[in-house]
Amino acid sequence: MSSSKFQTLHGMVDILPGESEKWNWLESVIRETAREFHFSEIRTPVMEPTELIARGVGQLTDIVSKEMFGFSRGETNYVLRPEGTAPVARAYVQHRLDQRGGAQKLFYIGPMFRAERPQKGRQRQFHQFGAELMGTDSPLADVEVIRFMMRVYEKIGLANITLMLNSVGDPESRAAYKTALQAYFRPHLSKLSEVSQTRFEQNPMRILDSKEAEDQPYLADAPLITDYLNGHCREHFAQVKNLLTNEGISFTENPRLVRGLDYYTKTAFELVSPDVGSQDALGGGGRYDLLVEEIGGAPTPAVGFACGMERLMLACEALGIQIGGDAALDVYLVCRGTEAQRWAMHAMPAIRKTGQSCTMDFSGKSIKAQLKDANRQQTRFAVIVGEQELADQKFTFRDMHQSTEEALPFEEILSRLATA
RNA sequence: GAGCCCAUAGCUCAGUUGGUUAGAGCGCCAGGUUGUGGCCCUGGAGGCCGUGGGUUCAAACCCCAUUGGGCUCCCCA
Repeated sequence: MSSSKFQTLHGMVDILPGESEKWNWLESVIRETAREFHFSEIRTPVMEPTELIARGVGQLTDIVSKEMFGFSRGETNYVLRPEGTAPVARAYVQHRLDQRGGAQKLFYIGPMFRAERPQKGRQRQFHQFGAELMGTDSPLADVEVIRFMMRVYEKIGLANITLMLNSVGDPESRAAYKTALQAYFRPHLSKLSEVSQTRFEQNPMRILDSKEAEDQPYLADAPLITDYLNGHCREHFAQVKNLLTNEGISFTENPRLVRGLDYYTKTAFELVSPDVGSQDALGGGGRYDLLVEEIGGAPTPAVGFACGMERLMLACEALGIQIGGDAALDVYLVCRGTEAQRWAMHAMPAIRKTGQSCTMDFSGKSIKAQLKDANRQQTRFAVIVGEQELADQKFTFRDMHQSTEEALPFEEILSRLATA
């Protein structure tokens, strides 16, 4: 790392050649999967009104209370989106996607921003892909979305992942559960960690998620949400589990799984990998039947997921999974002299029309240096153009892998490239 | 927001108890082949030793601060 005057901002990274090929490949896998599932891409702005995120994600969440990048200009408060679901829900309402008929199946890929302390698998600008199935409360939708998420991982070759499943209930179930939790924790309140004490009133469910040592003794016997689900939620959860089992998707029930965003209702799930260290949550999601209404739309049940792409790549790395293709070059035009360069400049479009990638030397290096450059770029064919070739109108067509070459008219070179 | 570790060439790293012009491997450039890559040989470029201050006759090395990075906690993707 040189000490250049300007550097990437804290927690932000450049994706350089060599790395960008992997991203392109990963994105193509996601898009291909989306096509198979018939989900359409939606691209929303990276900035949203602060109020949308605050209301949608929840004022009390860590994301909203301390991790947002925002600024104001005039009367408007802008925030760099910290997640993708609230913006998609906003677009759904704003453009009346519900009027397009049937449930909407949407997916997105893009950068998200959270002002956290960076570490392995955690950046301030990171990338997520996700999908949302909006306009149905059917458990079928929950399973389809889970299956989409897992299909991407499967295609990539990540087998060693676990699906954690829970139901966080609806407001009615949660109110009952909250009361039960507070009743349970109240006698121990003074012995709980500071964080947990602050969560006691507003959001006691998050106490269950605590990693604080002093809380652990009280967590084991705490009441479970699944015991407080009302009939409707209980039935929904049962159906989701039943469908998953029928579809051969294994899962681990975790009654303590609580997601960090407030909008989730009923189904909550998370994908974890044992191969990526402490940042082991590769993706997660759930049902959010109240979000659309919360931000001003008509009541719209929906379910979705989001996956962290950096973590996905880390998991691949840890498992030795090679992703992405190489950036090999098909044809390199090696030129000697300005006359040859002009010829090459004119020849390249014809070569590219054969479907082969093609470039030339732009700086007038020696033939030796040009071939070295071609070699470095894993070039398949070099076409050497010099005085002799121009005079004869036969060009040296060199197979870089075989180390063989022959003198051919340009037309012949083109027809060979067309079938190469 | 809290803790621990780190910072020398493009990359990975040496650098003795503080002591002249700061090194290696890889990579890059050039030559060995006046027009032919990979292997080999030779040479070259490239460092304000992250930044600022301090201690000292003398600092890459010791001290302080600062910035950046890594890892962990919290939380999350």
